[in-house]
Amino acid sequence: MNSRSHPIVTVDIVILTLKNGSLHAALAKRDKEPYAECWALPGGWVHPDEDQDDQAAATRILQSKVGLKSPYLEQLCTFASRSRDARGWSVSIAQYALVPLDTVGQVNNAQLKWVAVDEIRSLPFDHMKILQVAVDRVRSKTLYSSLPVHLMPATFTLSDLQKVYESLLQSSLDKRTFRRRIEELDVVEPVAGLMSEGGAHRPAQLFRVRPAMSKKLSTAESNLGVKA
Amino acid sequence: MNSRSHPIVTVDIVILTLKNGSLHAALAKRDKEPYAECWALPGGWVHPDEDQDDQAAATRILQSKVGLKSPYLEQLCTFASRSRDARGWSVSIAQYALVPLDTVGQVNNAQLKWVAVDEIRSLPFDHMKILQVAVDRVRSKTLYSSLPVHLMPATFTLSDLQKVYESLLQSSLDKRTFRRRIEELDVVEPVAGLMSEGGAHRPAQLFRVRPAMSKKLSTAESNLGVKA
DNA sequence: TTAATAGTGTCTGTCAGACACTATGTG
DNA sequence: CACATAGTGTCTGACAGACACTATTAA
Repeated sequence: MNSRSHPIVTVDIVILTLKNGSLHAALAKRDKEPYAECWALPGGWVHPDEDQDDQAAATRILQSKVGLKSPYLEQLCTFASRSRDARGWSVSIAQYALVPLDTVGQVNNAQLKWVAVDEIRSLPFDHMKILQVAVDRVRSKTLYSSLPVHLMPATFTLSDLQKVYESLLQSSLDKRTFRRRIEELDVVEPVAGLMSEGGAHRPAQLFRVRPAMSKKLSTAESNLGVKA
Repeated sequence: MNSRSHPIVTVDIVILTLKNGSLHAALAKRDKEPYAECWALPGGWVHPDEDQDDQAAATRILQSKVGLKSPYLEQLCTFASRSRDARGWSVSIAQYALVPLDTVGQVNNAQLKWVAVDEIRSLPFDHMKILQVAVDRVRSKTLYSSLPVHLMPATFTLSDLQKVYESLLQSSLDKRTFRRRIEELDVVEPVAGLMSEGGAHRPAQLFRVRPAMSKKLSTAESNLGVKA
């Protein structure tokens, strides 16, 4: 049994956040061949000695390459073929992570940059495809689930949350319907305290993700209030 | 770079069909250690020399181990960890296949058996978990998509199709609502010809899956007619 | 007061579920 | 004819979308 009979196994992570109202992905500068010095999805080999499972491998890579600790992380899809990597038959267990708005500021160095997903034109390997699947998945889940709460900072108003949904869906939502849904989903709870620093207007109730929900996901049976 | 740094990569397939109104999975008798002679999900190693990608590996295994040609096949999830296989760090790219009712008769030998999924109590490795995820996925997709058409024979009546949906959902559906949905999904088309051999009643229109849909999947925005 | 956003009350068109009714075959 | 299943017409309660109205702050 030589190593050629064992494919290469890697983990690639699509790290998403919302900056200036548009979805951004983290790209890392590759330090090795192939595609050395190119920007690509953060990823790396599975380390059988260190990693318990694929999620642990992703967590290690998030920590060491991007400096992120325990964001929302979920398996996306696995890309496995002979042709996706010139080095040979390879497997990429792709995952996606959602990062709160306020974490991004802390994550920035020469090896990492955030790029609006609509402006990414090409990436090494099949990373464009992986990115596309991740973005589609997140946008699709936004239609009927509470997934986007994982893009929010520790506390936020319902209007903030609605703006995030609207950015992801690229369409405006009805306030009344949106709030009905969020209440049904039962994933956020009010925090004692009000916001104010916005300016000359009524302050809004602050909310936070229910602690039990911070790693879970709530889904509704029907749409949010997408306007006609 | 020794082979220990490369995990084992396998493909496991949950092959599902509907027998006597209940969901059955195909189990294969293992011919090698570990768990030799035990019943498990059909699967095998990826063969880098033969297989183009994970789906090709699954197709090869379906053909050689089960004798099935090109059923509906979709990637399910990937199970990767140090502990799932005693031989070492391993990756299973799990897939699920849906097989029409009338194909099952042709698929039967000493190395293969069909077991109602509710009666499967234990399986080797983490195959119980894989089976569970597959069954949940199929039942969940049944709620809002045309996935179950891939369990149907070449031609069928709408009443037949409704019974399949009802079996999968384990609840009764309203005829009117069901037919409205199926029409909206636009995945089946009438075939010239009527059924009759049932007995003393009006014959029904026969339908078939639209050719373009035979490998695709149509999804609705709302539920089928699940009764209260 | 005005401006601006937060939050709620409520109308209406649409449609899922319900169910009755007609249609068409066999015996 | 009776009986069984196929297939359709149509009512109704629920609810998504729409939108107006009130609430509450700063300037």
